[in-house]
Amino acid sequence: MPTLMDVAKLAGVSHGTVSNVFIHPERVRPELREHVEAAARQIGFQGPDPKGRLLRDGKVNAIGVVPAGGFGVADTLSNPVFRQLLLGISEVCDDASASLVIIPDRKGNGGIRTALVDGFILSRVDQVHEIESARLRRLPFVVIDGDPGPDVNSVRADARGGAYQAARHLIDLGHRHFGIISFLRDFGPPILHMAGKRRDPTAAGMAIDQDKLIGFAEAFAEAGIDIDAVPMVQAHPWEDKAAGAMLDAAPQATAILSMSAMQAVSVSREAQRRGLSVPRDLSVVGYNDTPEAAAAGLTTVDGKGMEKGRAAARILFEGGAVRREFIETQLIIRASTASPLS
Amino acid sequence: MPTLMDVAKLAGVSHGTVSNVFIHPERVRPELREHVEAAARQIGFQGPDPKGRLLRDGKVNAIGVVPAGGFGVADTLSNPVFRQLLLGISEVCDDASASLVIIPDRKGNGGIRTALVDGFILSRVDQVHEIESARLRRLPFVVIDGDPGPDVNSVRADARGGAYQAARHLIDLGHRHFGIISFLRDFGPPILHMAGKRRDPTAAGMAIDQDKLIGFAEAFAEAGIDIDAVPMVQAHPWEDKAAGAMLDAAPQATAILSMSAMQAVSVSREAQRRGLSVPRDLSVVGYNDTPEAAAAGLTTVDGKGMEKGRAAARILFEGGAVRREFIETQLIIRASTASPLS
DNA sequence: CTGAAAGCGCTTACAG
DNA sequence: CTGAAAGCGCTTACAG
Repeated sequence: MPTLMDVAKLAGVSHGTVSNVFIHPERVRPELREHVEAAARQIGFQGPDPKGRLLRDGKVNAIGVVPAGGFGVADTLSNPVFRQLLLGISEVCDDASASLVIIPDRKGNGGIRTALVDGFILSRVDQVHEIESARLRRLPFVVIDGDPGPDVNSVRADARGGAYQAARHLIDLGHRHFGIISFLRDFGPPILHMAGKRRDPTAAGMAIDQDKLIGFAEAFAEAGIDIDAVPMVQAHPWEDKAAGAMLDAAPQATAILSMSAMQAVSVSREAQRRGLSVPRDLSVVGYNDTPEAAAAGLTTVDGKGMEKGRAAARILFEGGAVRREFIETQLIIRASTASPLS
Repeated sequence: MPTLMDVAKLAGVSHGTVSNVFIHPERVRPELREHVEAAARQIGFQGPDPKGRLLRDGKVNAIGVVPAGGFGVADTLSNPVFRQLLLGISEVCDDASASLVIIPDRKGNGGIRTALVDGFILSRVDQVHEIESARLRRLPFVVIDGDPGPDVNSVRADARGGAYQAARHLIDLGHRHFGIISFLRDFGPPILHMAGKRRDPTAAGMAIDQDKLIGFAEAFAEAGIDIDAVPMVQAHPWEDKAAGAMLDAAPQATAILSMSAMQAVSVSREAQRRGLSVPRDLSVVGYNDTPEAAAAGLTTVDGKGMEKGRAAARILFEGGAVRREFIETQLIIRASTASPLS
């Protein structure tokens, strides 16, 4: 590959002048410029190599997104919730004409350590691992759905408030018998949390899920219901046995609260398969508004994935002091909830 | 930010030795290594900066995807067909532990010119613009759904064959009266191509769409039908007036062939809105198998988007001589096609 | 096992 | 308007 220097030699000028021809053409006398351009054409030099420029200028013009722990790039793109996040991030990238880099960082392969970006967005981080790696790079980074403290940029949605609205909505409709599907953040069989036992916070999932449980509990408490008396199934969103387990565990429930949209849709389908009508016999509320949820007519909480993505990206592009953003969520009422048959 | 050199000074060794401590620790005597590591810790040096390494080694460990002309990153992620492509690409990235960069290159903002990647994938390119830019970078690149000649890597799916299968399927079911929804690759109102007029190839869309039209025409010819006698509406996949226009333009059609999945789903919905039953009164076939198409029970052609993405990414990672891959497509028969009421 | 040096390709003050 | 030089941070043969 020809370089600036090759062109300079051929044209009989210094390589600084060649650089100017490409970057600040107005600083070079027209004849000389044309002479240099001709030389460049002759040896097929097509303009400065960004690799050289990078080292000099330090700016990549790209931001990196690191999938949740253990996830690859493909997992990330096929997950509807994550896609919302990416969509928000990419809007801001478009505005800035910057590239979006999806960085796999599995098993310490060093994705974060070596990626060429101007900053990172870490999503749904439940371990310190990625945060540590990002800190080591000494690049700005933003943590989504977590708050690792006052010295770290973070963007969170009000999961507690969204969950409260969801449970409150059902209570206002007259429901008193519930089932909860909480979040299992690793693959594995569903875990049944029977009614009446004191539960560890991790029975909900990670921090954001624990917030949801608190929201449910607040609304329940207002109606005199002890959340520990509500049967709960903890399951990965893709787990297809969870819906059945939930219905089995809470046979007299008239409403199911799910911490994911996927499981909410599954539970609707399973209920219908069992001859129950949704919402006449069973109301279902999910969390996060995905296209699938909308298509299924699911009442669900808009977890503001796009907004979280946008906010995180803007923090990176705008720079400045540490920011910790908190985004309100909103219940979207569709066709999967109604008053219980009295 | 501390550098290798700072550590070297503090530790009283050459910076080459510091580099070795981080990259080839086994080459450095343990005591010295620990001494250097202590110095690094002391001034907060966290390991070699990838920017420096890049210039030295030239390898980014990332491949770039350039959206179709005029599209941004966000458009790209929200398009289901493009997402299939990305999914295939990202699988290969995961295997290689490489990052995936989505590069906006609108209006010559230089995305392609400056992106830090080891190669490019250009998707659905109908103009020479992006190809020219990629060529200028002198990096390997692959063109998807186009074949710019023997000196360029390319991956295409057999759109002609897929379209042929689609039309043949309908003919075998007994259909003789059709309507076609072709592709408008720019935003704009649907264009009605009346029956009987000689049509320009661009009435189908870009090259891949023209291939589809040829496939339709071949199957039609076998049944003695002149494709120019079939009413055709050319529309952008997101255009919501196209379905109605199609049904108006071909009132006696018993089957609609669409070059996109989106319009096929729209036409099914519009038909049902008008009191027609799909597939009893109207059969509909789409092109490309998206989640939406599957959810709608649409008979459609699997355009092998994932496979195209995988193949393109593999070409970049494997390097070597120019490759031009051609992938077979396959009709997926679902619930939107049946024999016409005789 | 360790150090000195060359070189990756570029940009930008600075001096003339 | 143009050139010579410094420097961005690193890695790797090479010599000792």
